[in-house]
Amino acid sequence: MNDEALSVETGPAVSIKRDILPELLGYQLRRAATRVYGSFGEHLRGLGLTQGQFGVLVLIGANPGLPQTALAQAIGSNRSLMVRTIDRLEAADLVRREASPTDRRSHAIMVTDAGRAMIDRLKTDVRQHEDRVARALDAEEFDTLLTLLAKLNDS
Amino acid sequence: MNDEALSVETGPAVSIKRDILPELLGYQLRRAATRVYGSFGEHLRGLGLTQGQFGVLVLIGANPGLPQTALAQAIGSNRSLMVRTIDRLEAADLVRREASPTDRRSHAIMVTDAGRAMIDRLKTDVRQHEDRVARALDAEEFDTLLTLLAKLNDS
DNA sequence: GACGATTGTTGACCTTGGCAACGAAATATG
DNA sequence: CATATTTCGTTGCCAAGGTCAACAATCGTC
Repeated sequence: MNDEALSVETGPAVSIKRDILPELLGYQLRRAATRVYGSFGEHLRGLGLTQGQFGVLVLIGANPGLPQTALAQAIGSNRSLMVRTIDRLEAADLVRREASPTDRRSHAIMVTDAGRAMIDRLKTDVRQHEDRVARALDAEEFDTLLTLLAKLNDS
Repeated sequence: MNDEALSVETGPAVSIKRDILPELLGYQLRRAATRVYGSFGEHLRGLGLTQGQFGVLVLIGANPGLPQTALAQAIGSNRSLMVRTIDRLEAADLVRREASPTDRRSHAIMVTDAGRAMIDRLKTDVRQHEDRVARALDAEEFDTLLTLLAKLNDS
């Protein structure tokens, strides 16, 4: 579940015993992810995007011409989901499905000019947002956190 | 979006440029959360529970008698969502809605005996699971990670 | 050329989350 | 006291993610 981020009910904070939860890496991770992603997610919503679409868009921007299945693999998703995601990005005129020169079954996914502009804009936005979120940590702590997470993720 | 956890398409890993994504705290957090929660989530599914329900169940176990709104606040959710969560926990006979002695509008949420047993079991399971996940880090790193996350979350 | 595998796609179903509304009950205000 | 406002639980609607099964078109291989 998420935590004190979005749509928090109005009213004073309730003092509650959290039992083992705070000791759990999974719990703290999810809270942090919701917190960090939550506010940026609102920003994205204003632009008609979701976090998932943002991730896929960045991936396409950095790897133009890939087929949908490759994109799905890269984010640990599957073909069906990727169809819907690309559908939405295409409807927003951010990406295009082009014919693959080598395989007539597949599509080469490309960013449009609007997509490129959106990516550039969002890269700036997301960095600003990260800086704001990370204010609770000093630069060294932030670095350590990122390193440990990467180590955990890439193991 | 999540990452290389569940429902990964078959086939070899695709080497892909991830651009700024790996530098983003939000991205690494979400990957880690999906990874850590992912496998435990499967375990929970075998027991007919979701991660969210697990969190709420633990909270109720540690704070019996609270109204639904207080629980929702505690996890940063809202009343509507909590209704559905409690519905499911109640259908699984893990919690009960009792009449509040002080407010006839609200319910005092209590764990059943089965709920108590489930909590005890899951506490054991989740600790085992955390140990398994954390093998990529040594004890000190794990501690540092947890501390930094808590600092971030509670700021 | 035939056959099995792969690509994109669709459709069904479920869960989570956001939002708006509602009746019932509590609380505040006159 | 009477009325208005707020709060509690609930319901319904909608978007998005995720899972699964099917399908036609195409590819690769024997």
